[in-house]
Amino acid sequence: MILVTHAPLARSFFLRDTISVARDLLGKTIIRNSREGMLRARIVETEAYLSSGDEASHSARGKTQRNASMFARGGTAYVYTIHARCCFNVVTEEADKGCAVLVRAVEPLSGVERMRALRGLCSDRDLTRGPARSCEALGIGLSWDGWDLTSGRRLWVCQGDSLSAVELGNSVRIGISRSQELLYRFFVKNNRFVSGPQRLNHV
DNA sequence: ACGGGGATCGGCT
DNA sequence: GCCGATCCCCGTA
Repeated sequence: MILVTHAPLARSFFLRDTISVARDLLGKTIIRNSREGMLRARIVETEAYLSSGDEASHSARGKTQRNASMFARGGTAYVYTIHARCCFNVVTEEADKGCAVLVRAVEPLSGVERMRALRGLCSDRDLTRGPARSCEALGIGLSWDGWDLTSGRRLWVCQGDSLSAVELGNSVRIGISRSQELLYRFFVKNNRFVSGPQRLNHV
């Protein structure tokens, strides 16, 4: 039985503009439910990837087999591999636009022992500090590409605790070399799981 | 705490 | 072949 507080975010949340979704996902909870038990983690760092004019986005050169789910409607999971690792994205806006939010870091809430088993030997901080580490700790592999995150089963996103007491920061995206970078990265300030620099960058 | 370099492999030109 | 929305380890402070 799903508790009220674990109710999935509605489709309408993901259909909004990508920048707003990237910012508003901070503090939300990712839930991964399986026979092994429930894993819960709080989103503390995100990046927005837009459709038109964003050279750094996987969708910049159109639809391919790899990025196909990025062109699904908002609320769909987009999981891709890079450097032999997986990264988890939440698709935003209407279908065929090709925009998404990358989840760059989460803070473990429950099921920490299982996360440790999934990650292998590492420090507590490195359990979920970074997009691929977060993915591995939550048991999110390539097979989750295209999953409907509003279904409220197996893998979804729910409201989580209010973020009113914490401070938010933004900066340029990490690891992007091409194109003029804008402040498309959002993070919870002073959270130890945030993967990049905490200072604000200015363009 | 921070930075540099190597590992690694699937997708794309 | 090339290259990346990365990670990990090993230098320096």
